[in-house]
Amino acid sequence: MVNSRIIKQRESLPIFHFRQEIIDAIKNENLLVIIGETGSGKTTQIPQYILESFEDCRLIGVTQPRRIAAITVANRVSEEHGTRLGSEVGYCIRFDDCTSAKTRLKYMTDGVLLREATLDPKLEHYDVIIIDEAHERTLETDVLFGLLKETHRLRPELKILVMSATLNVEKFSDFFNECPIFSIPGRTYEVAINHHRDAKIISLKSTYVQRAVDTTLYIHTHEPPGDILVFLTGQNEIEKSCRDLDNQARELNYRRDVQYYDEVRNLIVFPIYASLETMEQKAIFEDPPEGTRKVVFATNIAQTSVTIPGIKYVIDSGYVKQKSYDPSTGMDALLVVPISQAAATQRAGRAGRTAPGKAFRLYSRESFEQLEVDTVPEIQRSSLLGTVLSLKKMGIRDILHFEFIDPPDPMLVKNALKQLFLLEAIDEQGMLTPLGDEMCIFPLNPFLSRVLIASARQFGCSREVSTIVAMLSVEEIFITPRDEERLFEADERRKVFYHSSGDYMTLLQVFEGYRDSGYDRDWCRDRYLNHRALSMAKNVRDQLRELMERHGVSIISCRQKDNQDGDHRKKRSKQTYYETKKYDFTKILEAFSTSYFIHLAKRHPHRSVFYHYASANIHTSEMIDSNSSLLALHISPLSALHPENKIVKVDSLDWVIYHSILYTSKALMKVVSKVKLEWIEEKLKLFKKLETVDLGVDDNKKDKQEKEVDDESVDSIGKESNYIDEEEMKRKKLEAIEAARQRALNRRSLNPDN
DNA sequence: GAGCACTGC
Repeated sequence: MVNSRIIKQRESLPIFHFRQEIIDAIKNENLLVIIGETGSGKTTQIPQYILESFEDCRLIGVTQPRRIAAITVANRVSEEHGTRLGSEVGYCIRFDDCTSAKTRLKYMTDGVLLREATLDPKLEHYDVIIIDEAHERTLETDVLFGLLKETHRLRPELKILVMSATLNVEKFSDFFNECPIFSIPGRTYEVAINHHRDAKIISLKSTYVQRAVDTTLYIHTHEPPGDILVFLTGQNEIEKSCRDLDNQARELNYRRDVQYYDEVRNLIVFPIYASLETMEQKAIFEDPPEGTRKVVFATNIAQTSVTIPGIKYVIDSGYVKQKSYDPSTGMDALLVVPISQAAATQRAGRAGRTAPGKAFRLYSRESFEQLEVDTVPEIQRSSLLGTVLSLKKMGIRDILHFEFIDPPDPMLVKNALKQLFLLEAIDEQGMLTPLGDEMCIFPLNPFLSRVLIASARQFGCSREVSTIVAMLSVEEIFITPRDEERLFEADERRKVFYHSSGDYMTLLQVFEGYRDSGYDRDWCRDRYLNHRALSMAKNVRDQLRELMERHGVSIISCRQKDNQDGDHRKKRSKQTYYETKKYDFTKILEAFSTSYFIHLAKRHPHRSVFYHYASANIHTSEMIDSNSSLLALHISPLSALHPENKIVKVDSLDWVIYHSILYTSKALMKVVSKVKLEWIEEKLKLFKKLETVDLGVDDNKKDKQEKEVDDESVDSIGKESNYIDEEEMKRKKLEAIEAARQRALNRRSLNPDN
């Protein structure tokens, strides 16, 4: 039963005063936007108001961008509602469906709802859909917006609520037929913003780390007690800042240097970023000891995902490390770029959660005003491969004209269609093929779905491939420590797992070692393996195998009948963990080649760099096809095939396939394997075919013209040798990335979407 | 040869 304490608490929330108005608004409107700042209680209360006053409402779905939020909110609400979690109020995230036939209020991640929509585009089970945290503009949220607008046409009685924290929500209202906006006051404190007097943000790029440390020290010596949160961009600079600040703070003479020395006599410094091994440690989330000031150097993780209590001062570098996909090269670039005004406001807000605070921006007010108003939404800087496949599965034919709230560059859509054609998921007219339909079974990147199906149907190795595919679906497996001694040790320990064919097999060997250890955390720690990632991989593998069984995708092993099964461990060399003739690993690599022929690369004749090999000139062994084929690709230092790891001779590397490329200061191929060209030659014909099909998009003509221009310009530079000077390419690449970014930004500012 | 922001099915 609900006790009076809970009732009191609920009634003390600012939102309670608007209860009846909110209920009336929802009664009257089927499309509604609700603004409510953090702490208003909108996420927990509004769904309950609906539950309490709409008795014939069957099911309310509330989406969250993050799993942890879905769980904690559902917990809280089921308690307030006086029912057991999973009965009337539940949650659903990947690997954990905590709902039942009784459930009327379901918190879930936006990814779960999107996946449900591929099975049931009209979302018939729901009477109310609430998209929460809409301002975060995740890829999934944006796709749901487009779908829900269509659903509203088909099922106008479905109630659709969009909840957001920012004030710039006219856009949401405009998109949903200019629906009403309901605003709820928040419960945050005043944050005084201090801009740097004159520092231009652009000139800050090389100095913000040093300035951030200096500013932290300034606050420590001149401002009253209160913890400090510093926004930087990545692991390296965060670790460096922690060291620098620690050293400088040690030099302080508190009585002489520190203005509030009666209350501030010490400093404690923490790093926080997602890949931090010790993130679960509590100290960072606890109040520091009496007289000690806590400083946290953080990535963007502290902007939305993680809340550190007690922060009174925020220092904002003005920069963020952001991923963006370039369809012309198929590469993800991970670059440090200035943040948006919206992000700066959000960062500052972190100082006012529990009391009034102060924000120090390392850039001037003028610079702030020149920042983009909003962050470019994820959908405009991601590969749309999986999204386009899902939309096709839902029966949406014309994806180029799908109603996105902020449409992605048509290049992104066309690029996805081309890749889906190469994967044989769509046909020449852009229609979903039976294979494409089957690929939608798996919650995987379409490249990997295709490989998994091929491994079952053609190559008889789906047991092993399901493991490798799971390993490829999780975060980085290998831990790289910061201090040199441990770094060396980690490098050594990793070598045990390396397989001479490359990293797909290496990943299999890592997982098997993990399995044989009994999924042991200490086993991982001793080998510098990320236990969190490996246990996630186990979950994914189990889920994939369940889906395979359910959908008649057979699970077959390519393990060879080895006579003395127990013996292979004795026979293993010092260098490798398992490498024996245990598996017919060429089958596995052939299976991967069914997708990754698209990522075929050839080595430079004399060096250990590679070039993407486009099919058009495969028979002339010319490297020139388009810009993308000329960028020098480097093997990741973590790869078994990296020359320094001495698993293979560089000369023996000829053709490789890579799983992905990340561009930071240069293009790095991650997860690389040796292949034989004969496995792939047949598939390369698809590239030729690609030039003659329109995939349901009738403007291939224009594309071809653009392509010819590219060819010419490249050809004139590269006549001498088939290779372009690497520095030159690097510069061109950076220009291209910057130009693409500018295009994305311009499109947004020219097109405010009225 | 020296790396990788953050999520999610």
